[in-house]
Amino acid sequence: MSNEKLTTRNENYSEWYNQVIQRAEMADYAPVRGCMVVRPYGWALWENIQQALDSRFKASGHVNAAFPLFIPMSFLEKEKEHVEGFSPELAVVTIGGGEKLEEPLVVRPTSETIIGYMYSKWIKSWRDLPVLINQWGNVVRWEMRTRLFLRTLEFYWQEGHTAHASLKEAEEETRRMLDTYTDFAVNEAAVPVIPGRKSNTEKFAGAVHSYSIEAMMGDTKALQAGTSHLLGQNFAKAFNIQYLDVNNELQYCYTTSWGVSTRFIGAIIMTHGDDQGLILPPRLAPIQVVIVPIYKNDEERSKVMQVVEKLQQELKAFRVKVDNRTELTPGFKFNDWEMRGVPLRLEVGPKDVEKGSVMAARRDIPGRDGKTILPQENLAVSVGALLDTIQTALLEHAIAFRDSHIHDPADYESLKQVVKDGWALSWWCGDPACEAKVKEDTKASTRCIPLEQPGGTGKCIVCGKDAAEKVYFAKAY
RNA sequence: CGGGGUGUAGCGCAGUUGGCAGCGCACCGCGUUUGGGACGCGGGGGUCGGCGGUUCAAGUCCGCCCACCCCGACCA
Repeated sequence: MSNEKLTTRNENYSEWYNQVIQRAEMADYAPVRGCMVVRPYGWALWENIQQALDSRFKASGHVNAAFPLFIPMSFLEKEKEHVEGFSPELAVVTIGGGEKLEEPLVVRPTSETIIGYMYSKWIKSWRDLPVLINQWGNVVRWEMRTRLFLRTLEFYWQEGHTAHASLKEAEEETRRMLDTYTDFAVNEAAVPVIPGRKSNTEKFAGAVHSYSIEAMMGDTKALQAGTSHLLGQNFAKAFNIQYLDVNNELQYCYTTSWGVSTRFIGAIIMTHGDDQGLILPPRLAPIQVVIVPIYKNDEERSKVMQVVEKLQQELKAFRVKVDNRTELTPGFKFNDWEMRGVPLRLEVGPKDVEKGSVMAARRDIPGRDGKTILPQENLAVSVGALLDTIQTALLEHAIAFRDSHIHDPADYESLKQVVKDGWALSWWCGDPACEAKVKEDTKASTRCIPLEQPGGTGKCIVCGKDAAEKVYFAKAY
């Protein structure tokens, strides 16, 4: 809580981001470099994200399990690309119980290896397949530069790990989970995302293909908001995940992995937030409706509170908070809840008691324009409708912002211009050298080759050679 | 790991020529307030990042160390 003005997004976007998170009490810096404490309000948002994802995973046949935090160092070394990708950022335990360990233990940066090891024990027959397991947990990656939620040494996520009998099934699973993430992002978080395939240089260490959903933040930078990897037989061969098929022949499995992390909270903050603070999508908001009572004296207070309690009961289908703090003025509370991004505020004062009304204020429309007077009668119905309207409006607003910052540059010179404050969707020949040149010249990298392609062919925006696909170039978090 | 910066109350900062460690916000108490960030009075809170040096005297000068932040290379 603070009554100083928030730094605006235009003044300094990253300062705005840091201040919003701390003032809304989403997270705080931990006493360990690069680590964060997720505070109750931030964790409540994460729990709603978890629930939305977990129910989707279960609906498509996945089950949850828990694997160890520690992984023997030798496990990571079994897959060449994997260890090369992750070794620079590993936290390693060398002492346990005061004794030097025989073999160092890695604090998991991701769990393909230890889960692969277990799968090799569990999978014997084609009848055992597919294995569809998800894990909710935390991982550690020793990053150089950290940002709250976006990149911390330790973060929370879910990682799905599946094993299949055929490449086709594994590919289908990889794409199914990408679709699941897209559905979650768009329909729960109101974060429009572009699903696509990662270039070879951007793909996960050890994957055959990586897919991601890419979102545009309020400063037009791209954020990878979820990933789904087709691992082929790479990990199956490294960990001997084999089964006997119907012809009694030994076969390697095909595996996948996919994850969404607490980074998604950063995506929500930077997609919807404004200069008043957070704006949370109603479906995920820990508090959907805040009721602020207004009164001048004890007599008014008791009348108002009687109505407030009645309304709270009426609205019990929603996540409602009554702000009955007596030491603060209504004006302060308005600003406070706006900072925290509560989608809908209901003001109840003496005038409302008299007229049987409440004043409703939409968080997504600042000032007077977002205020409407609602009758107390059937309030649950009108509040439900208003929350739906807000949810839809947030998505539309975010799509409009994103689309107005996606460009189709005519040549390389204009590509260099447009990626300064937007994304470029351009033909690319697939050569890593062209990718590297763009990054060198502009700091923009390829974000993804969108699943949705215009069709036909074109000329690479960088080298002019024939290109079969379009790719997004953007600066990224 | 390279470049830049900052460490003084919970947060943001001031601290002159070396001379009693301060201000705003937050916090606690009492009272008045309450439809867009209320006000008055009273109060609590400090190993000035650490260690060493110079000096009668160091937050201030000197040296070393540590931590954190920002900009790069790496990344969900």
